[in-house]
Amino acid sequence: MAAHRISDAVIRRLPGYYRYLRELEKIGITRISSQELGARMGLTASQIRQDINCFGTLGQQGYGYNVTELRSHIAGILGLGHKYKMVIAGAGNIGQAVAWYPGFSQRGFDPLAMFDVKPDLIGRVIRGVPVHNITELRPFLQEHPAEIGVVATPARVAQQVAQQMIEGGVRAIWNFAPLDLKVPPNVVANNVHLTDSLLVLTYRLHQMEQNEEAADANNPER
Amino acid sequence: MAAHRISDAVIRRLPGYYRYLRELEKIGITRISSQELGARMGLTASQIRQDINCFGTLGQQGYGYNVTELRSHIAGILGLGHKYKMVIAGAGNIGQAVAWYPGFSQRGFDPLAMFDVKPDLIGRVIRGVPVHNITELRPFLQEHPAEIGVVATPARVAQQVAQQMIEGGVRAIWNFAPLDLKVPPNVVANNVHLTDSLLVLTYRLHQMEQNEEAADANNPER
DNA sequence: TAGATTGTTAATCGATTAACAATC
DNA sequence: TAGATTGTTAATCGATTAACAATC
Repeated sequence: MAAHRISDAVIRRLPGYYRYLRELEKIGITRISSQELGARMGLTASQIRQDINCFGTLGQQGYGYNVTELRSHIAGILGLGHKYKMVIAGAGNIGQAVAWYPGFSQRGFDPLAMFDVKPDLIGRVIRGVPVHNITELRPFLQEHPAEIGVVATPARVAQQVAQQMIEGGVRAIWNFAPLDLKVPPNVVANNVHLTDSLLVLTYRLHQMEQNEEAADANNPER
Repeated sequence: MAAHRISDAVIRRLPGYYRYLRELEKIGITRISSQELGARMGLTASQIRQDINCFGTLGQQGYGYNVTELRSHIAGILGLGHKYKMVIAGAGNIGQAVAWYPGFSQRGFDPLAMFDVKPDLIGRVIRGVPVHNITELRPFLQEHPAEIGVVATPARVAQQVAQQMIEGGVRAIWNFAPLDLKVPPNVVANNVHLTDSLLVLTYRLHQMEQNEEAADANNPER
């Protein structure tokens, strides 16, 4: 009875729910209505109820939602609560940021090792995570299976590195190189494209400035 | 005659178009049909024609699109071709990654300075970008106006840092702290939420594994 | 000219919003 | 009980896809 597939639009909102609910817990709020949560998150109450109802009956009429219960249910849906072992290809800034991201280990993400080509990085231990030669990636995975592979290498080698991860048994790839990685159907990939978000920002900045100029032209100062 | 507003869905695809078109240029392809571009990007030909038509008549019947022309037009829409001065709050891994991102300067992004609280970072020059005390952020902006502010600080201080940027005249904020920054209507903000993309990945991984288990249960091995 | 491929309108699909009965 | 708020159905809105005449 595999309930109808959850739409992508909903899934992409889930981490936001998780984030806001944790925040509410932290400031000691124990119950919340769809109305109030919507106001905080910038969504409509209706949308929130629809979203949550994809996953069953989690609220209570006349009361609202229990914050902790809802947060923990969403955590389960997102696959948190598992332990995930990670390997990180590329020990540059992005790789290091991921290795060390605050709250990562707390949420079950366990970076086993980084891999790089730079001789001055290989052999070091950065924030508790050892850096190995990238040539060790494949053999390392043989010894130390990992579910998640982080690709934080130059674009040039990213596909090849991903390939090695997949051969080594990695099932999920979190990619920061600025290209869309190709993966087989039994592997999931998420391409982050940091620069894309910057370009959306410049687009909006640009628009805003043009609108202001237009407004000035219509309302000439004095 | 402000043509109808471009929808968010289209805008979020623009950086992808830009990225793929640059790639095509690089490998020497000079013309492309919506069919072929769609196949590469994983979109339908129809959608590509609809998207591009938001911005006027850029193709030619019976021929397709000129790659360079289309790329350069989209670059213009995205606000590239301008010079953008940036200040970066937080000189940790994310801050440094942004300061140094390959191709950034080439695309007109000019990081003026980073700001941090750590005494061992303040005063250093990292990849050509000086690190100042975060208390200097506001006065620095007085002397050196910047359009874009990057927030790569702990969540705890992010809103306050953004505030100082805005007071200093920053018009666009690229935020990496895991919360949604509040900005006035004459400022644009883009909240990246790196962790969210990881959670979407674990969601999909989790789903895939459950599907496989279900399949195994239906098709018991031997 | 014939073939290719766009620009654009119409049809479909899916996501969001509104409304309200159910119920805590 | 009365008030609040959900779960859920129906209505609306917007985005994607299909289709095809226009035209290079």
